[in-house]
Amino acid sequence: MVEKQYGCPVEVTLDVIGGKWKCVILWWLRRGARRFGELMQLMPGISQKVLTTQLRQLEADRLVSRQVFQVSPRRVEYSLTAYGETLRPITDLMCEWGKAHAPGFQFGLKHVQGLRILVVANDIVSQRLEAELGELRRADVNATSLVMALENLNQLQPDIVLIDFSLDDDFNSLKQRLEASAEDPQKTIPAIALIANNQERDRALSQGFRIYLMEPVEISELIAEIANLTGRLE
Amino acid sequence: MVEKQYGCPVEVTLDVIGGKWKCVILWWLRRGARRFGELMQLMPGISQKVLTTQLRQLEADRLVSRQVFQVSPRRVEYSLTAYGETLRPITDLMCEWGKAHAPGFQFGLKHVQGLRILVVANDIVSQRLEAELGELRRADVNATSLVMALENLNQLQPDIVLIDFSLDDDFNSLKQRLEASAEDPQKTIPAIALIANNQERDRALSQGFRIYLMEPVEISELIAEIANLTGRLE
DNA sequence: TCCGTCAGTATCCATTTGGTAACTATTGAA
DNA sequence: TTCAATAGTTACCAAATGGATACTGACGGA
Repeated sequence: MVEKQYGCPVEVTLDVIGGKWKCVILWWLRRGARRFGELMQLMPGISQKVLTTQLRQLEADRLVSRQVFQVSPRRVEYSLTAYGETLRPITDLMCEWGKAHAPGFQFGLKHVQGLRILVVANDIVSQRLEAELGELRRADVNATSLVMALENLNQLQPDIVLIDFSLDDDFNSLKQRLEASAEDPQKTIPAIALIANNQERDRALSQGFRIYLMEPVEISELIAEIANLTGRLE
Repeated sequence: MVEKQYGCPVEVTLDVIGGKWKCVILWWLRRGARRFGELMQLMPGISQKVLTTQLRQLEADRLVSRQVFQVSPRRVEYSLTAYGETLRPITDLMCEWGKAHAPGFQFGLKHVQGLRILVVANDIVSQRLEAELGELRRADVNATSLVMALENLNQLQPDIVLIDFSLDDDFNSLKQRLEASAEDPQKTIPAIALIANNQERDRALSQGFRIYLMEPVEISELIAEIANLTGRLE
């Protein structure tokens, strides 16, 4: 067994994160564990097979750990190991560079411009989202309470809904209305739950929300999720 | 023409540095221009064709510029553009990570351990090289003057020679002795010129030294060059 | 018992990428 | 005129990677 030799230190790193999707996976895992299906949604263009093999390689290199939950249906979560965390400065820098040099002067502009976004959140969160999505990136942001959201849903016709679970309303009824909004179940209005901790995450999951982001949300992550969910990438 | 869409900012960066060798090329260009043939030597394993295509892509992305010198034989130099420089933090971090996590506790140990290295340099440079290569990485370092080097060359039988051009000796005689040392011209004892400015570089080139490093040398770069030149990578 | 969901495997084929080796273009010197 | 050196290009083949589709296996609910 020959030990692999490298021509320079960069090759050592590349050996581990050189795959086409590996840095992207590490980036999406940066803020906490993600399920297999979540990653599939977050990375449009990747196939099941490729995602599997990339995750297996990251696991073999001990950058990512895989945890199986014996619930029904079975859930598998991937997260960064402590070793994987040591690569965060690199993925963070790559994210920064990408945002700074994205074609189109502001990252996400073309993804969300003109999009109708309904926000059900507390004041602070609402204000931030209105600034980041509405003012900076020209989305049509509508921040409101759960009650008002339910009342005006039909006439607002949002493309996507963001729900802040620090409000402890029961969003079940809203979720059902979103699902009922389309004959075709594929065309349900998508919703993202904003959660601050595991308890809120469990509430979101139990109310049928499968997509969530940890607060405080990082804006590029939010934009990427919105773009993926509304199909602005295809 | 459809504009390319990205799932997250990292993909933007990957689009530009994602190739198998691109980060390595950027790393080798970090400290100044390099000729095509130099890059070939510095990156064992890469083929002419692949190096050409990678360089062409980097050029197309305006990270690298190509400059042709109409001398004989023709010389082509590649260097980072100002835009390419903006990626330096990333390649630097990748280099750091690689050094820190290289298999084998110290980067370069297996490349230079036991190697006979002859150093012709001023005291400061000699001391640094003895510390970095000799003490830390167990090479057999011999620092000496040009005169002594010429006198003892046969009995020292170095694997490689490092020559500091801040000394303004004429190293032509030494170079000739190194070339004469082998029947097979392929097996000439390799030499690296250490240069501090373009004037020293021209002197090195005119005395027949085609491999050089800018002072202050970065130790990982030096080790990589030594390893490549002495064939410790094959 | 059957169905649906999630997280995969398995298989086959297409595309992309990489490697080898030979050939080319330009220049100046012998 | 020929040769050597540098920096390529071209043609052809092999290997790696990616994509489509179908199938599996575990679990709980209807």
